[in-house]
Formats: sequence, C-alpha cells, structure tokens
Amino acid sequence: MERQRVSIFDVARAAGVGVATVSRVLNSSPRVSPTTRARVEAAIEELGYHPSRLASGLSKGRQDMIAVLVPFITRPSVVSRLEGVIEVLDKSGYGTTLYSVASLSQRDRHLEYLMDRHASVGVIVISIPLSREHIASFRANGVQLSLIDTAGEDVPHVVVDDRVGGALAGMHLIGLGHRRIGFIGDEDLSGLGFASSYKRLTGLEDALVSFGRSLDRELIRLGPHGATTAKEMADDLLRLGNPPTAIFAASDTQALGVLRSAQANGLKVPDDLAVIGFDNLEVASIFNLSTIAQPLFESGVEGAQRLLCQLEGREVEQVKKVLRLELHARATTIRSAVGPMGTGLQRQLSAYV
Amino acid sequence: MERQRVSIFDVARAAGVGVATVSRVLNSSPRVSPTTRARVEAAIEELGYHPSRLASGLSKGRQDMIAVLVPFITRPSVVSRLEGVIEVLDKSGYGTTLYSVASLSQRDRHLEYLMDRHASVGVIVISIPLSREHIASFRANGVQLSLIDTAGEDVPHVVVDDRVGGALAGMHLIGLGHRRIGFIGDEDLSGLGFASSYKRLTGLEDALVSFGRSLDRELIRLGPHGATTAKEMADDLLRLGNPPTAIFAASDTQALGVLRSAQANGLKVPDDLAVIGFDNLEVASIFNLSTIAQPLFESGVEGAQRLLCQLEGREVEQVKKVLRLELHARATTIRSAVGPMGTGLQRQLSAYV
DNA sequence: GTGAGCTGTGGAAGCGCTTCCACAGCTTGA
DNA sequence: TCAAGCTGTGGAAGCGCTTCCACAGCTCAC
Repeated sequence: MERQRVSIFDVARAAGVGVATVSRVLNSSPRVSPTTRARVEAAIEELGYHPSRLASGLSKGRQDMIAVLVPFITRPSVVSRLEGVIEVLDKSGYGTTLYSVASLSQRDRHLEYLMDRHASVGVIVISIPLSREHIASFRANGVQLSLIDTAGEDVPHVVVDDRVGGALAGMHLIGLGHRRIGFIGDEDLSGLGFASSYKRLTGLEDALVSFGRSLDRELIRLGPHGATTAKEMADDLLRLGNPPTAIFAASDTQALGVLRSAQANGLKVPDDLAVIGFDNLEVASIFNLSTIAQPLFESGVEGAQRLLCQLEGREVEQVKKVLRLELHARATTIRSAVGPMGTGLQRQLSAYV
Repeated sequence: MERQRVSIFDVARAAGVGVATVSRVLNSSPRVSPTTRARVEAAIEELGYHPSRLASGLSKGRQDMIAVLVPFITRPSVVSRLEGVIEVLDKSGYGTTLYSVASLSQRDRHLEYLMDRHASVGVIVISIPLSREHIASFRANGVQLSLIDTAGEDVPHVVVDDRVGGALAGMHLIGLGHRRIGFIGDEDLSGLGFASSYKRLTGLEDALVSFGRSLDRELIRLGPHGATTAKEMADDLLRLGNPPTAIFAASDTQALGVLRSAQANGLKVPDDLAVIGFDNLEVASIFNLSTIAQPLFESGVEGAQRLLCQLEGREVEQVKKVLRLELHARATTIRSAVGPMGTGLQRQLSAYV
C-alpha cells in the first residue's frame, strides 16, 4: 500500500549522474555545472523527491534542528516570547521543535535528550534556569545555547531587570502617595526555580527602602499563577483590618484577578485601591491596566537571532543583553475622567537606559 | 573539543556481546537472557550511552516522532488544546514537534515535509482545515492523522458543533427578550479557511429564524481576531442609530473587547447591553462573562489519544467525536445583585446530548 | 539415538544520505 | 610541449542503528 520512497539514488539514475552530484545540488555546492544542475533539478521535480532529514542528519553527524524549551505554555507572556522565536526560526531553514517543561524531571529528561548533536544543533531555553553543569554539558557536546528570560554564565542571554521593574512599580505607587502596598506573586511549586516574581518583590522593597520604609510581610501573598488564585489572594488581602491601598501584581494576569477582587468587594479603582501589573499583555491595554511593560515578543526574536548567529559561527556581540522595561501608568493607578476602565489619562514613562 | 559519541558498538564491546544483542536490549525484545540483559544495561549505564534517534529512525524507515500542526499559538483556545495534546504525548514515548502555521504557504510547506515517515509517524492537526488531497497523501505515505477542531473524511476527528453553539447563544439572548442582536467575529485573512466563527454566526441565525426573525446584516462585524479590534467593532456597532441590545462575540477574547466598549460608552451590562462569548476561558469566569463553554483541553487529550490508538494499530472506535457544548449564563447576560462583574447568579445549562 | 524445534546470540546487510578520494579532461605558464 | 593545476564528476566508505539470517547448544518426543 505505502508507496516506495524516492531516494537520492533514484534521482541520480533518472538524471544520469552519480549520487554525489545530486547531493551537491541539494546542498547547493558551487562545484556543479549549470547543465548538470538543471538536469538534476528536473529529475527531482519529476520524481517528487524529498531528501530525508534523517539520513542527512546521520550522515552529517548532526540534525539541522533547533529545540525550544519552554515552561507553562499557558502563560501569555511565554507564548509571546515563543511567538518571537518561531517568527525568526521559521525562516531560518532549521526545523523547530518545542519541548514543554512543567516539572524538574521533565526538564532533566528533555535536557538530557537535547544535549546531543543528533537531536539538535542548538537549543533556546525560555525562562528556565539552567545549572552550571547543564551548560557545561551542552558545550561539551557542541550544542549551541541561547537563553531568554534566564541567565547563564558565558551563554548569550536576553533578560530584563525584574528587580528594577519591581522598583519602578513601587516608586510609581509611592509617588502617588501609597503607604500600604500589597504584593501578589508566584509561588514556585514546580521546583524549577523561577525567580522573576521574587525579584520583582525585591524591587518593590528597594523602592520602599529608598523612601525610608520597609516591606510589610503581612501584605504579601504568593500562590500558583493564575487570575483566579490571584483574585482569592487579593480578597484575602482586602479583608485585612488595615488593607493595602495599592497592590502590585507580578503579572497582568494576576492583576486582572486583583481588579476583579476590588470590584467584587465594592472598591473603586484607583481611588480605593490602585493596581499595577507586569508584562503589558493585550488585556492590560484593553482594561487600561497600569503595568510595567517588557518586550516579550522581541525577547523571543532576539534570543532566536542570537542562536542563529552562533550557528553561523559568528560571535554574539553582547553576551548579556538587557531589554528595556517601561512604566505604563494607566487608569488603575491614576485617576481619570472615565474611571478605572475608562479611556482616561494614559502616560508612558520610559524606565531606564 | 567535542567528545566522541558513544555508539552501540562501544556498548557491545564493553558488555562483550554483539551489537544485535544491545539493540535487542534497547528495544526490550524478549529474546535476551536476563544475565546478558543485565551486562548490557550495566555497560550502557557506565558509558553514559544514549541511542541516536536519527540512526534508529533511518534504520527502521520511520522516525518515532509525532508532529502537531497549530495555527496562531497566540489564541488561548489553541493553547489549551495544545496543552491537552502535550499532556498525553509527553508520556507516550514519542517525541513531539510543534509546527506553527500562520499562512497558506507555511501550511503547505509543513504538510509537505510531514507527509513522510522519516519526519513523523503521526500528525495531529489543530483547527486547520485539510483538503481531501492532503488527507490522501498522508494515507499514501502511511502517516497517521488525528484532527482536532476540524473535520476530515474517514479521519478521526474531535469537534464541537459550532453551529449549535451559536444557536445556544442566540436562544439564550432571544429568551431574555433581546430583539436586536449583534455579532462580532473573525475575518479569515490567512486564507486557511477557519470556519468556526462563521458557523457560530449561522447558529445565531438558526435561533433567530426559529423565532420567526432574521439576521440583521447591519449588526454583524467581522475583523481580525483580538480584544482590541473587537472593542473597535463594538464601538462601531454601539454608535449605530439603533444599536443592538445584545452582542454575541465569537470568542471570549472578543467578548472582553465588547465589554470594554460598553464601559467606555457608559453602557451598563447586562441592562443596556448583554454580552455573551464563546470558549469559557479563564477570563470568562473571572469577569463573570456569559459564554458557550467548549472542552478545549479535553479536545487536545482526546485528539492525542486517538492518534496513539491508531499508532498501536487499533481502530478508533468513533471516527467523528463530537464534544459537548454548554451554556454558562453569567452576569453579562443575566441581571444580578452585584452587577456585570459581580458574583451574581450563575447558571449552567447543559446544552445537548 | 536422532531429527525437529526451541532459545539466545552474532555477523552483516542495508536505511539514505554526505564527503573523501580518485580521476578524466581541461587550461595555463614556462 | 609538458608538468602543474584547475573543474566537474563518480565510486565508495561510513554515519549508528535494526533486523534478517545463520548457527550453536539445548530439550524433547518418538
């Protein structure tokens, strides 16, 4: 039933040349005369030949594949990054394979498999911290690495300064007169070691400290990522005897939950409660949510480009690339004509150079 | 620099057996004595040997890889489905590769590559319509196929009845007394032929017709998917001399845009404007948005399981599997104590068997 | 005791490519 | 004119596996 595969040998015979010549045509080697090339191309066309990546990979000792390691593809921020990566990789000639990681064991299983030139020539890791040993193994096996939203010694990585971002949010709220600032962020249940939420909290503390104040542990809630859990945590915070007047959420998704909690509790935003998120997802602009914007899509593009750069044998100019964060002060922190969800005042402040 | 690859031959020598025996151990063939097996396993462990999928695939004439073809990974609904797929595939022993499709040419390029046992033994297609020829090609090449949210003759597919879903939404709104019902949906710019938005509109028409009414073309707006564009379309609709009293959005994302538009225009939901979406994403429950719920994650699980079923040589029991739709009537269509975003009345109606 | 039928094993061919090496037929410079 | 050096080409080895085939050493029924 299944039709016989057309191999390079069939093409060679049809074109009246040797297999080596066909291979040269396939790999666009200059060492082929135009006439021969045309004959071979005609034969390929006629037979409907598709070279086998498997055979080619085995023969070359490496597969022309790039692997992308991502956690939690449910998170919009991860998806945006991934989109940027795919955008670039898709026109690169490399195949792209996605590996989704949700647990330590899964991470290790995938990493072990990917540290092999037969599996991939390059790996892009998004938001997953890698150990020194991991990195060394990749290097030993000659597999290139490019990190996005996670750092690594001597490995090209593109990040933002989450701590500065947290400080930015903190300064904004403090500047608006808030003294009791709550924080809602992620608890790392996976054991993978995600640190961005924690760093953003540290940034908030920096801001408070620089104003002679300190972090109030009572106003911090950490839990699994998601709008629903964030709402519950916000409910909890707002039930306190002396509730916060502002809440900084570690992501826009969580900020949405906070917003929802405020409304359910009959609080007016931003008057009774100011809310600021992180990421600047589409929902943030839709709901006029104040947020710290980070270039998600661009981080993916950048990370992918840096991998390709290495694969072409060129040095990456700037091993650690820090992308810019920006405060988008919108209606959930700044009072405006139309109210929390209105089309009021919308300020964008450039963060730092 | 790069260390030499450990091959099956090295293992064979270390264990004092032939390569065939090592291969048998790797493929857990019963034809190996326990003692020999133990010796080989020890050698594998000691040498840190990892078999090459490339070589194995080439030798077997097929790669143990499953490809997943998805459009627009930005859409939360697609991501949920994908999550379900990955959940199942990840513990299946097959490698999983993701191919993202945003245009016709990209679709064809990927399909052409994937119809090859050297690329994958099975393909899961999410939401992308396939032609009869595509399907025939897969079959001719012995590559198994499983479709999610898209149909195909004689190919296992899991879908929902979007038209019924549309009717469900329509009946709900009509039952609440609405006579001018607007629709906001997708325009298929990609040329890939996505039909769900259109089918949902047809369902709305069915509902109207069954009540002796008809679809008012003036109240229909189609545009690129997204909350922002949906808001603009809703603004447009609400500016009409005789604006709709209810809007059915083809997805929750778009419904969010509608909600935003209502608020910006000073309309109270659901009194001045009722809004219903589709999908039942997390945002829907957060914002108490009425919606037609479809089992997204489950569709992914189901689709993946059916592919695995075929790969094991078993027949899929039900080629066309229709998943259930449910009306979740929440605060954006039904008045309640707390208002549009309150924790008011929340009814769930089972749709159909 | 002998042939048939196991079980466990190794050798080697072959999967479809790439690439090294050899070589034929040229062109060039001395 | 001839050695040297191109250019274009083909043959064949080899990438790391799987699997067919052969075979040794058994057991077992007759």
